Amino acid sequence: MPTLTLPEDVRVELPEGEPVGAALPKGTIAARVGGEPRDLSFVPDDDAEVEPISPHSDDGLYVLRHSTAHVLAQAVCDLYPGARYAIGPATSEGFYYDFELTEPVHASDLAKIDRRMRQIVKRNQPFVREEVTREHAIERLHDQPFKVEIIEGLGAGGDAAGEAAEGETVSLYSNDGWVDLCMGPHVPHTGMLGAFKLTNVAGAYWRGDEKNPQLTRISGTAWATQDDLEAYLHRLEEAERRDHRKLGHDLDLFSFPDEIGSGLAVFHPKGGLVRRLMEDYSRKRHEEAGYEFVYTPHITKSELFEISGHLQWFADGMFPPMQLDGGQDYYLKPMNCPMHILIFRSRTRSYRELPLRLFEFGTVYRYELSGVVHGLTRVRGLTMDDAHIFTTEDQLGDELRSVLTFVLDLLRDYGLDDFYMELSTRPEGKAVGTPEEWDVATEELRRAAEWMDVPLVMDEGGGAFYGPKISVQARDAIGRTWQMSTIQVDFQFPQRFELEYSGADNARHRPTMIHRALFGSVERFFGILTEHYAGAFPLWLSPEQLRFVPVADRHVAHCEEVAAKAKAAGLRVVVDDSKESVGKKIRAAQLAKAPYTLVVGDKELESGSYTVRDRSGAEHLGVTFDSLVAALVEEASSRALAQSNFESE
RNA sequence: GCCGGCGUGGCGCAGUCCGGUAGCGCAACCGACUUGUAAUCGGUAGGUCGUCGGUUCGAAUCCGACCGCCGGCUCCA
Repeated sequence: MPTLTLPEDVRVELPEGEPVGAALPKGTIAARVGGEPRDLSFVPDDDAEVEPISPHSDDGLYVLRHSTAHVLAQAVCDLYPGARYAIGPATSEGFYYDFELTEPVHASDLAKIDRRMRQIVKRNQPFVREEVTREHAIERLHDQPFKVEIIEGLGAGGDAAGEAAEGETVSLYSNDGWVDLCMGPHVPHTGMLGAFKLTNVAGAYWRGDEKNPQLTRISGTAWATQDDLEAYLHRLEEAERRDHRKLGHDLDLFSFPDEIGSGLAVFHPKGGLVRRLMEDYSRKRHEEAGYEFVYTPHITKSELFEISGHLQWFADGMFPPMQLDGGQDYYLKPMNCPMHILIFRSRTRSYRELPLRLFEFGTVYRYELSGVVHGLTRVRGLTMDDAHIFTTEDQLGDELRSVLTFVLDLLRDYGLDDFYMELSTRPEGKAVGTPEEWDVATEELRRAAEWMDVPLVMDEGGGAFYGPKISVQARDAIGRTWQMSTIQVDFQFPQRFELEYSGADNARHRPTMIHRALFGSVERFFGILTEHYAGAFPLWLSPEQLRFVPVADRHVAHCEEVAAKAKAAGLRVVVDDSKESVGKKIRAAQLAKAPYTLVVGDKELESGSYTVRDRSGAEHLGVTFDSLVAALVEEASSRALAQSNFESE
């Protein structure tokens, strides 16, 4: 009789042949037995440590979602005879299953599939596990070529799921006769599912390779409870409400005229103002941090990118060349680095000049595939807040630490404060330079990163072709992470461009380069901040800071008078002199996300004090104009995220 | 680039399946009202229905190509 050890050292005797589920609390959907995830129907043949898996845990959600994926596939097979099913994993928010179908499925068909799934759930079909030989599994799934391919792959290399080596068995799961190859575990029966929703149908390549046939991916989300599901759907709505593409239009910030082309943004006056404020503050900070500002052209002869290697590695990602001057090819630049390098190389450099930090808001053009262009976050014309730092070998470590500190400080000033870092290493088969150089560069980056008080995760093989990088990931107001800044160490370009400086020893040395960008792309950063703030920019970035709403025409003059004073104090003010009702003007101010609104009528003219309405709709009574202006000036200059507290009389 | 969906005045939508020369709300403009913290009332103007081509007596509607957008996949120096 095996003895099970449950958490907190609870010991349970399990009668011979009984499944682990018999010993576990109600509501458990699977278990870890000796660390291995198992079905509740698993029968241990020996003593084991057993950990129940609750649907609320990460493990449990995985089981739930994966089981829901099976039900999805079963429903699709019922409704679309001849459907072939490929893979159907759980994801961080739900699940999907990829199919090859004889007829297209549309989003409008999801309701029908959903209904079928719920019928299956209602029937409480048990998930039955069988261990079978590979040959038997292939026989059972002979009309499912994707499954057969997976099984054969398992036998050959065992690399896919890592379970079955030569001669070993694989596991099948079936419910109501519908069979799938699967490692499990699953919930005991379909009746334990239900808090799910199909969300999307899209194309996806078999095994993620664009050379393979494209399958139909049906995806959905699933949660432990209906409340969790609704909370998730609510988060999606919140993300939609914050979508910078919608806010960009509603707040009149930017647009993408069709006539200009896909992925090429124009910034309107209000968006232009926000962008300029972002850039101006960045310039100021860079200036203080010892960066020198340069300007470089947008086009160049091909030679430059032949030397850099970009044409060899990224020609597909560049706009095709213009042919000029008797066959000379000119390219729009996809990167600024080679141009900054030429500035370094324009004369003999001394070690006394290093570190030399060259900064530019450099606009570059990249031919992104039409299907990936997305709002401001993935564009074809973008402006990098790009700098290249030339250092001696000795200076590299210090400089990296100071760059990282600078980067995080500055991001915090823009309102992002929840970070982690990722260290991306050498991309196999797509890298230049010796492994030794890569090791040195990677090690320098790692040491600098570990010196920071921010979590670090590895991204093996994610580096650029010329060097490893640290990227700073930031979480926004609703918990999504965005890759922000990148910092790369590069020994390659200095060699390719034969960069040198004269050392204290009067000999020539090769500098090391650091490539770094904080925003990455100004456009993208703009989009991310717009979503982070849901369009309600903090006062210092807000295109409008104070709005006056005169009650009647006779109050307009007074509004303009005090507005002029606020303006003189450096505030951005708007007087709404439209001939609308007060209610309508308040509403307009609210929709424009005006940070502060003053309604000015007879009362204010008489008393000289005001009621300040903030974006939340809260009203602050009895504020004098001078204290209001002082508070707003203070709030704007501190880049505070919190709103001003007004002193009342 | 690939799969699927979509494209009607500035915006949100109806009309498309079952061809017969465009309609609603908001916004804009004009007028009346002179208003107290999220929409006052009335009127006016604005669209060759993404573009080009085809079918038809006739195309927003059917077919094709292209452009653009949306959701994924792949990619992201």
